Amino acid sequence: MRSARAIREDLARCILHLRSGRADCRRSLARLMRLSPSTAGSYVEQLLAAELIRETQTTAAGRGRPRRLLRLVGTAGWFAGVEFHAKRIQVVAFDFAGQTLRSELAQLPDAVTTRQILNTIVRIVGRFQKDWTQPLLGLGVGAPGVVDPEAGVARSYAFVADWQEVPVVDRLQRQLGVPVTLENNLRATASAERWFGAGRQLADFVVVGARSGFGVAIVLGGTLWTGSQLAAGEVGHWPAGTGDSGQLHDSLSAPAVWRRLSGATHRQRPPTDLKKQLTRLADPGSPLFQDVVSDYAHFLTRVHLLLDAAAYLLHGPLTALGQAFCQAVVSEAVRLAPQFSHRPPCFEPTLLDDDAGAVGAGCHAMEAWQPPLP
Amino acid sequence: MRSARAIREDLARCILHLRSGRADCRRSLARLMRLSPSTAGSYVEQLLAAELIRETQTTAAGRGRPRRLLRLVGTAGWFAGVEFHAKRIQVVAFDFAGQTLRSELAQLPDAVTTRQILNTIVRIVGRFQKDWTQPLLGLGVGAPGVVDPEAGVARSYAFVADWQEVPVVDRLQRQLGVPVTLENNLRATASAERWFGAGRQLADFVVVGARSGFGVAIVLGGTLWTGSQLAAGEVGHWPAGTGDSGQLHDSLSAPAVWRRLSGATHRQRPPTDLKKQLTRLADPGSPLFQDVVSDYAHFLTRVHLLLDAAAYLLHGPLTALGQAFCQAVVSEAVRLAPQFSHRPPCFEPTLLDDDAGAVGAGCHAMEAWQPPLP
DNA sequence: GCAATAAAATACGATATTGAAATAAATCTT
DNA sequence: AAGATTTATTTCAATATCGTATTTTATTGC
Repeated sequence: MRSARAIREDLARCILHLRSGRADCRRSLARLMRLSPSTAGSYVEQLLAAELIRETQTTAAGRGRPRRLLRLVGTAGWFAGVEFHAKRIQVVAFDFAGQTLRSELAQLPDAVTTRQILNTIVRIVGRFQKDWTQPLLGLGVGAPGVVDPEAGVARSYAFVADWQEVPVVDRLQRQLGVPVTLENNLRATASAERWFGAGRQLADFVVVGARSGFGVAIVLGGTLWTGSQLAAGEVGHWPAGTGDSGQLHDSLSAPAVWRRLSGATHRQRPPTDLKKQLTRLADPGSPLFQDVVSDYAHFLTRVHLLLDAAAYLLHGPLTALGQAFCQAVVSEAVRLAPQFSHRPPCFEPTLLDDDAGAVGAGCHAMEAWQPPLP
Repeated sequence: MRSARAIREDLARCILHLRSGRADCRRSLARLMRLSPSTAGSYVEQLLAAELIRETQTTAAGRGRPRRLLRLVGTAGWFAGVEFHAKRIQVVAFDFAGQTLRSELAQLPDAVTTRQILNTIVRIVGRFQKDWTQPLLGLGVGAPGVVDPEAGVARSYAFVADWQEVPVVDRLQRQLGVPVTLENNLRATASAERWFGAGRQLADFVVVGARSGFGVAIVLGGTLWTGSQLAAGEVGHWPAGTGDSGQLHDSLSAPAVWRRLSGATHRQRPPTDLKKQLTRLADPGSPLFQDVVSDYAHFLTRVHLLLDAAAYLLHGPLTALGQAFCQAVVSEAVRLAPQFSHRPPCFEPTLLDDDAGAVGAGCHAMEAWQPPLP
């Protein structure tokens, strides 16, 4: 006999492999999970009986017996993902098969409190719940600042006054009655890339998040690296030069880049349509633009020499600067480290939307899901 | 039934857990490997029957029934580890229980060839083999330069002319008749730390290797990170400042630090007793020393902000500068990134000897070992 | 149209692992 | 000192997974 827990975990892994598309029939499932064909068959049978998957047509590709393709049943339920920062909150919903159902953006009031944030999450997700008959299978939260995913506690976030040691998972689990997962919002974004973006093909990549701050999220060998003190990727505090001349936050974050390109002073607030403004300001010829490129290249060079990841994916308003910006950065990086010329680092703007953080948070709920006990 | 392969892997894992000391009886083995007590018992029985482990006294510690302590049988065989660079070759041997048996250092001739290196390995290991009746269970090689562990091929190394695409594993396996593993030498050092050094308690740490070059090896979540192109940790090529002013190799490698502290010119060769010379030159008060500390602090700050590893272990001649150097670097890092003050990064000289690379290479052979089929 | 080939799925006996309960061997309590 | 408590190990029937062989279902070649 084998433990019911272990079998349940295996069934959940089957679902994840099928959802990712890496497996699509009994045989590929067996190969991927190192199971015998018979076991894979028996698992599929159980999942079919539970109506979590369905057999679609048998597609003949090549010679032998065609595969009996397996697909997740979208209507088996749905997952919710939430991401927020001090100003706004983003909620998304996608079904069991990974199809997006809905995406909603809500503004938060000035001087928002922890209580208000959690209540808003409950309210919006609750509204979604009312609109569907299918069950909510899990909620993922992507919170800014320092986050302890294992404990389910958000440790701190500077821009919401009382956001300290918030037991997000406990609280929301109790109110919504579904499993809740918690991650840092940038790391959640990395999970979105892994499931729905460029990360589908990549075992290791780095998300470069240039928003109001500057940070990265690291995925190595398919697993998200959070750091031994939950502080991995805090590169915004890197010293900018060799001296004590400031941090990368001050030169590479989205507002900072806007200021540098537009010539605005430190007092001026970045505009609300930052992306549009940046598109306008993108001029590969200008020395201001070249300066930004150079700083990004220094950063990319260092990170790539250290980690040697397969890709670096730019997120945030700076994606508006387009591929031209990323290519310029790569060229400059190759100049800084000539050994890259053989195979230049892959640095590209993300193909995901602005709700990537919320989607990624939902992905964590999806990864944590397990089939109901029989 | 379960596959014979899977069982063999499980038995090998049992051995690894017992050798590491993380498990020392049937029950702790079961807990660590997520097995039922009965299965752990049956595995132990098999290993006892194969005379790979032995039951020592039953030590009562605390309340209940005392554990029946299990120990590896040292005489079951031994592992060899080799590490080399252009000038010298280091060979170590340790027994099945992890006890060092022998360590040998041999100089290589000027303009050494690939052929000579491989022959020297075979000769020394062959000599070891003659001296013992116990069987050689595996050989691990730590090679400099770019190394492909999976393929068992060393790709390139600048300081041995014909060291290009060398099928090290194939070649040595054929000549010695035992399983051979291959890794980069600095990454091998990290494995030595994991098994015999500070890494025993740490799931993630970084080895900072300051020798003739400057590089790091990264262990995250207990696994060595080699990079998507086998080039992780090549931080010696980091630009030193914001401009195009040289690389870290030129300022942080052991010869470079010696030059900076001694005032020697670039033409002067570093002395052979570099360690002794550095000990003499270590003067925390001098501005030259402070300069080096500052450069190391900038490096440590950046890496720690990015990776948030639990420890950074200094290897190479610079360990002669002692704890004082490391503490000075940490202080300066805290000044650069004040948020570290809460919990400063742990940056310390290694406690391992100079043969750490060879030991680590042997560790890879040890990790790859599997019990003989019954 | 019919054998040959190839790949996927299924059937079935063999067995390794499991959970639950029993047993063992120590300390702690009263 | 006897029983309660605690932890480790062993026993044993139940069964989930495995390997091998077989069956199914397509394409390909002649």
